[in-house]
Amino acid sequence: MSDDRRLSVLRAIVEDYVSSHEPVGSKALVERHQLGVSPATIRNDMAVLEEEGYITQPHTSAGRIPTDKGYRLFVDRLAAVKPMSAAERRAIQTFLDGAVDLDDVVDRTVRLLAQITRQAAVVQYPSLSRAAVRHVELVPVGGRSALLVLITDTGRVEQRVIDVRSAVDTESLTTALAVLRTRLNSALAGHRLGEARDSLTDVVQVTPQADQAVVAEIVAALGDCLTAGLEEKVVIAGTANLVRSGADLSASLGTVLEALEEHVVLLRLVQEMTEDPAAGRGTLSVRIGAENLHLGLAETSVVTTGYGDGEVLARLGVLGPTRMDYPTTMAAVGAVSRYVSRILSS
Amino acid sequence: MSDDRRLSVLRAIVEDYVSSHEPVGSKALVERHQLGVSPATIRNDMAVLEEEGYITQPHTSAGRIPTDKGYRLFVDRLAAVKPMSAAERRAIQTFLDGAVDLDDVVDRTVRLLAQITRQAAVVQYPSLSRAAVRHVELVPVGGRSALLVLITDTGRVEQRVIDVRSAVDTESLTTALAVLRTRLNSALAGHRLGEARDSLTDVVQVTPQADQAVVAEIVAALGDCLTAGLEEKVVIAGTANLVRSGADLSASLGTVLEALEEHVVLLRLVQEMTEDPAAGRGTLSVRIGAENLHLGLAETSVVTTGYGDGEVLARLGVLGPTRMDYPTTMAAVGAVSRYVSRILSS
DNA sequence: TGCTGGCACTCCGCCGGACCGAGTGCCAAG
DNA sequence: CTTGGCACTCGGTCCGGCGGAGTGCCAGCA
Repeated sequence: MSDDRRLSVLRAIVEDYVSSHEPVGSKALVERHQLGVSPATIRNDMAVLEEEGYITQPHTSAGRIPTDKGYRLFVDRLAAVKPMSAAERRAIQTFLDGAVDLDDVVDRTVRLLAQITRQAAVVQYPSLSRAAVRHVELVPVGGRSALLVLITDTGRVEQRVIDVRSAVDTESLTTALAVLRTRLNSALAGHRLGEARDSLTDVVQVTPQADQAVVAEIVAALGDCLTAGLEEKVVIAGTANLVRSGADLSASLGTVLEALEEHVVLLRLVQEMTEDPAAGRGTLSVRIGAENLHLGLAETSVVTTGYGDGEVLARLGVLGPTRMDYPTTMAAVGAVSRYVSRILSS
Repeated sequence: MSDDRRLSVLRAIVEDYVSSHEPVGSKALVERHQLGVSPATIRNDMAVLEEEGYITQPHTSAGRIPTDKGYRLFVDRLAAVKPMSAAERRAIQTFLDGAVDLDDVVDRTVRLLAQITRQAAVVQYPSLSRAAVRHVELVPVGGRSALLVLITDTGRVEQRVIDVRSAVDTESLTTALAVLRTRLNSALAGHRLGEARDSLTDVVQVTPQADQAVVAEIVAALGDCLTAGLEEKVVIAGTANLVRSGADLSASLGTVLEALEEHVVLLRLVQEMTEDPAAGRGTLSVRIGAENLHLGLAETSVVTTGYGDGEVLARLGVLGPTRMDYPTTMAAVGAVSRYVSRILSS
């Protein structure tokens, strides 16, 4: 039996179904593809493919549509990467080059992804766990309050207002903060956020007894800030594309939108994909249909990849109906990821 | 002619249509409401109402549905405010009381609004134009770069990294920044952002010639930052509710989602509503259907009101199909606005 | 003058039947 | 293993008829 041809048939079915949104039959297949055999032969192949769970028919005597398993095989073994046109590459570049800061880069990226893939786009903010502390600033802001600002080398800034209860008055607090600022900076600068917490305890140790209460309070807040910094953030765009993408999702559209609004859900999803086998930089990770553990996303597929300056800082990708154009989508996600990474490196 | 009864009929039509989503006929009206007259009489009234443009029939020999004009009259003259139950009030309060900072307040508010109205919620960030500068901080962050942090008395923080090209070296920049910091703070603290720009020029004037270049650069960045601070921000939630809200919007759902994603559009809308007659604090402003100038929102209504600590800092509200339960929605928006304002005042 | 019951008319929505076409599965032959 | 042929299934669509909801109009009545 020609195993090769059966795979070709599967590929043809996926391609036709993706472009037509309609179950595809044996006759249509031989007409649109150079398979070199008759419809009857294709029918036999289709019967086997259905037996093995790669395709299914919505009802008797209808054409076949791919199952999640079928898409999976298609993505893993059959999809030819569809390179982007020069014009598209230029468009990506010029659009992203206009960005002025990190927020702007992320914002532009997510819009761009949504626009060129015509699907919903997701961009995770560069993770802070691998980012290093560049500077810590302590500013007295009247009364016994202080502003704590934490700057990372990825350009992200976390800030928090601390109400220092144990401070005696504004002047003493101001001087204490000044001392503490230099101390904290020398202790933390260059350290990664994940490790920085450990260095904090040392700072408290070497503090003279008198100031210990104040310092402890501030260090605690800084600890919180570091943890908060580790909290991931995502932005999304292009939800309207999900509506337009045909009636496929109409049933679950509500659930999908809910899932997208719950950033926690998205973050878990993205996190999981980071752990996919071979999901490093430059490698795309694809979740198809029910492979997404979240119930609301059982009819959607997610394509993501890592990006960052040199090492992977975070992930970006798109989300759409399982019936999506994988080759094009994957090419777009990959291309955008590369450009964003390049921008972040500079 | 009993003008009163005709208005009652309109009210009844709106109420029935909102709850049933189906055109309502004369017979159903007299059954469900104590109008004290026969269907035939109602029919005459309906004919007049249709003549005057308050209601319309989707097709001959169907019931009537309200037009935008009909809803407008209903909202302006017929809607009885539906007070919230004690349980609902408690729920609002406990949910909002858990917030820890401004971002959290806004986030919780928008989610809460979406949840209790079962529609899409919009919350504009407290406007900075009326906010006052509490503190300006300048931090050298290696090389010839500096971090500029602007803190307002509404608790919002803007920050920006400045690449000071005209600086000679790190040390001189550091000292220059220290001087400038105190100068800026005394010049700006307490001033409103809108006015603060004017004070900036003075600062440059009194600077010794040697540092003028550096100062000019930083002041320019600060100016940008003030302007950026004036840029409004909105957050939305509950878009999934739009899908569930029946098939009314299904046609324009895509356009609506697009409009919601374009924060610029939303901001313009909210801005316009601020200028509505009698749209002060405690006063609800309602835009019905085509009253929204944005084309994508022609089938939606928007209910907003101002909120803030004492004076109106920004607006919040919800967006849903024109066929929405105005009394309940308006009550919810009003209640949430009052609680948020109370929290911001403390 | 305004309300009411009656009546004819319109038109949407639903149901059932017939039909068409696409597609399948199977089989016998090449 | 492939192929053409053939019978079969079944969804989609196009009527035609029907029922019901609703309207507009009119004549009668308070």
